[in-house]
Amino acid sequence: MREDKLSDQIQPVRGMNDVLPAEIGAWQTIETAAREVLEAYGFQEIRVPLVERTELFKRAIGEYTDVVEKEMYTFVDQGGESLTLRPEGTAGVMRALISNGMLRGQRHKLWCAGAMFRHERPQKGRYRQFHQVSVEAVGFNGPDVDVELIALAARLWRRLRITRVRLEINSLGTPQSRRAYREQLVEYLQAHYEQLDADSRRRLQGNPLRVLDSKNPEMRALIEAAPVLTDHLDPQSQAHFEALCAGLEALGIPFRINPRLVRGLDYYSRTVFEWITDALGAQDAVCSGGRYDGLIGQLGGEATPGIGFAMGIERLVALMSQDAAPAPAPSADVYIVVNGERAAAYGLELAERLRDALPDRRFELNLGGGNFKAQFRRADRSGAALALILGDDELARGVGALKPLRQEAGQSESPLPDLAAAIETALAAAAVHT
RNA sequence: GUGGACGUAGCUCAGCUGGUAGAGUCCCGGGUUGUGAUCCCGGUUGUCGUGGGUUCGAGUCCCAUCGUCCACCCCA
Repeated sequence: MREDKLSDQIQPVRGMNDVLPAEIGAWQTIETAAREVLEAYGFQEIRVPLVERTELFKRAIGEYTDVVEKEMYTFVDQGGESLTLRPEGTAGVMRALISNGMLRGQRHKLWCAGAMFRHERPQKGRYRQFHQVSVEAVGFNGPDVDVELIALAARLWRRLRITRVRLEINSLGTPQSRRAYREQLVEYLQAHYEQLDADSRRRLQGNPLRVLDSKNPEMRALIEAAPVLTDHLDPQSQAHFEALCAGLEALGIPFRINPRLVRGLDYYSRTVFEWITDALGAQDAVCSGGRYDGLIGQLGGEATPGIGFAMGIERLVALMSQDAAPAPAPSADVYIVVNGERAAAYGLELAERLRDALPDRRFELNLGGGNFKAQFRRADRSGAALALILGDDELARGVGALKPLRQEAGQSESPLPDLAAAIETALAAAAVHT
């Protein structure tokens, strides 16, 4: 590497992508739809810092999870404090509720959108800076909120015409019942230790529940014979889970119970769910979440139940562009072609006047000169329906010429003072033809 | 962190068993001294990712390195 050479290009940071104008349409479609659906369900936006004290994530996500152990962007600031770029959204939002004294006997339905950071090897649908919309409902015991949150997501998919997703749910029970189950599972796995592959042996040490997630076909028989989590739920969790299933059925939302669905973060309890797709390669989770009844207490707040989920914007964008990439919106309604020095100078002034008169129309003035041929080529590429032609000739006669670009129709002229009205008429006529 | 494939013009790519680079597209100009997608003519564009090695000679072979993609792990 010749880092000393000034002429060398500066490379972007690995796993951190630019969202270019050609793809921004899909992002805006998703963001707008998400905001509108969330508001329709009574959720309010909250914005929290991208950086938090490292301790917050260690305590919330769990010290021995992959995220905390090896994926966090952590640094020591000038004051000597260990800070971390947020790897997920829930912890920061819960911290904000505690810091601002918003918990006592109160309930909150919140959403938060923005960038998250995880230091992993980039892959299809997985980046070091990625974007989520995360949704949190705090102060509700459920299972009614559980059902409503899932219905909200289902509505968003319908709205975005996303069809290649399916819902999987499970219950992790309470920390107590999970602990009891875990002991049984560890006992079972240790009894069959010779049959475990290397991955599973490692997981047995760290997070035994994840052994059940193994993709190794040779492990299948062993896994299927293992004790099942949902058979070991405490009675309340069992009732909660049954009510959740009944609620989803009542709303006609198809789901599959996946007893091996175990979320990667420690803070989940009872309900967990995941919307997965077969269209995105190895990264199949598009949206996932669950209940975190113990989290707020764990962070030093007054014990309050909560549930939430996060959806990955990059993955939704990828999913949507598989069917039909939304065409980028035309940048202009009217492209103003100017010829001659006087016209070029007058063009600036006229464009401003027209923007005053027709604030909802998009005017693009030809900038930087160019001959007629070039200017018309730019007008065509801008997607504008109409070209407004201003030459010294028109200027001398006090008129502007209007030429429809999207259909075969004659060019017309209008006196400069009447241009705004003439443009409206011409645009309306052009719209009829498209 | 591990494995595989790949880095040649702004973009998409060709370049056979080594003989110092080519197409399409884009952009610009002209054909029409004032009219866009099409057509015709002309023009610009490269430290062949980077560093080193083998060779008379390397885009081509070897090593290293950086990057991209995909997969493992894990996850949105």
